[in-house]
Amino acid sequence: MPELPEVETVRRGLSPAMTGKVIDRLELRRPDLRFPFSEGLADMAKGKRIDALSRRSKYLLIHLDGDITLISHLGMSGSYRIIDEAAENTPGAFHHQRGKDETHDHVIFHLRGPEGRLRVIYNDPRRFGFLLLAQTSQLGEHPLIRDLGPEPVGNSLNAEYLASRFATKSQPLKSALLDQKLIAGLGNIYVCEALYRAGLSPKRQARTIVLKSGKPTKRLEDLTVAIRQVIAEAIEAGGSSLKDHIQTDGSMGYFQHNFAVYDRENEICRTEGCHTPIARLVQAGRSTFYCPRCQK
DNA sequence: AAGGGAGCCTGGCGGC
DNA sequence: TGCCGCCAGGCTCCCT
Repeated sequence: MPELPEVETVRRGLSPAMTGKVIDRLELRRPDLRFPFSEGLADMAKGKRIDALSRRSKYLLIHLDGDITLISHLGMSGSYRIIDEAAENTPGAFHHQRGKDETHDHVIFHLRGPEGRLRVIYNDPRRFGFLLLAQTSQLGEHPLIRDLGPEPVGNSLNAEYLASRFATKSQPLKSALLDQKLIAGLGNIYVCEALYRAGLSPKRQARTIVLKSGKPTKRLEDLTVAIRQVIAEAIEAGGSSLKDHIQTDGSMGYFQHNFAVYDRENEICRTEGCHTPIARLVQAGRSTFYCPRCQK
């Protein structure tokens, strides 16, 4: 599920329910996910108040009092859902999350607030996600955070920055944009979509789009705009719902209906008058979808 | 030393 | 219907 827009959607869904609540108990239902849970994680979280939820790249950051931040990564298949314990036994309560496979409920936040109790449950069949303990005051130096590139929707992403980072790269654009050290938060879907919007071939070497006589080329500007827009639009749409992923409130993100190329192999290009079938190729072990006619 | 490929896991889907 | 191989939104490690 989760590239930046999906994680941001999760954050927005969880924040109102979790902020200000106290963690009665952090239940870890197995010893590890991708990594073993941090030593003392459950004990450290117990009794702490949740001050805020933020996000950096694809990391969901749960800030607790006492200089503690829980770093949550959703891997490929992680999701959160909220169970309001008061509403749980009420006739006519939502049942949209029943049928979710509880086998893979690995972490349960038991929370308490003025309005009652709730559980926030982390489910992750493939267990590529993880949950780690960090010091809030040291987050910027954390090995997972330290080397990340700029957020795609922030002011720090601009054509000059991209040009400087691309200058020495012989990598294809597709691979370069997946590098989290270059731009934080892009994944396979939105890289494919951004390259389509910018009219750039995923196979083109990154160093071929650099500054020309000190100024960004149109290609570079187009790519910058495409990345910013596709991410902003996806966040606005509540992310993309693939497989069985649902948001924390049970609703679906709908950006997947706006995919121009991703997962559309052999379907017709959406560019007006193009009619070319979308092609698929494998780069660095990942599927790339693109229009061979529109993307050069 | 940058870049490609395998590996980590489970589940769903298409093909036979 | 059943089994098998392939594929999946991420990321790290190892090898070249």
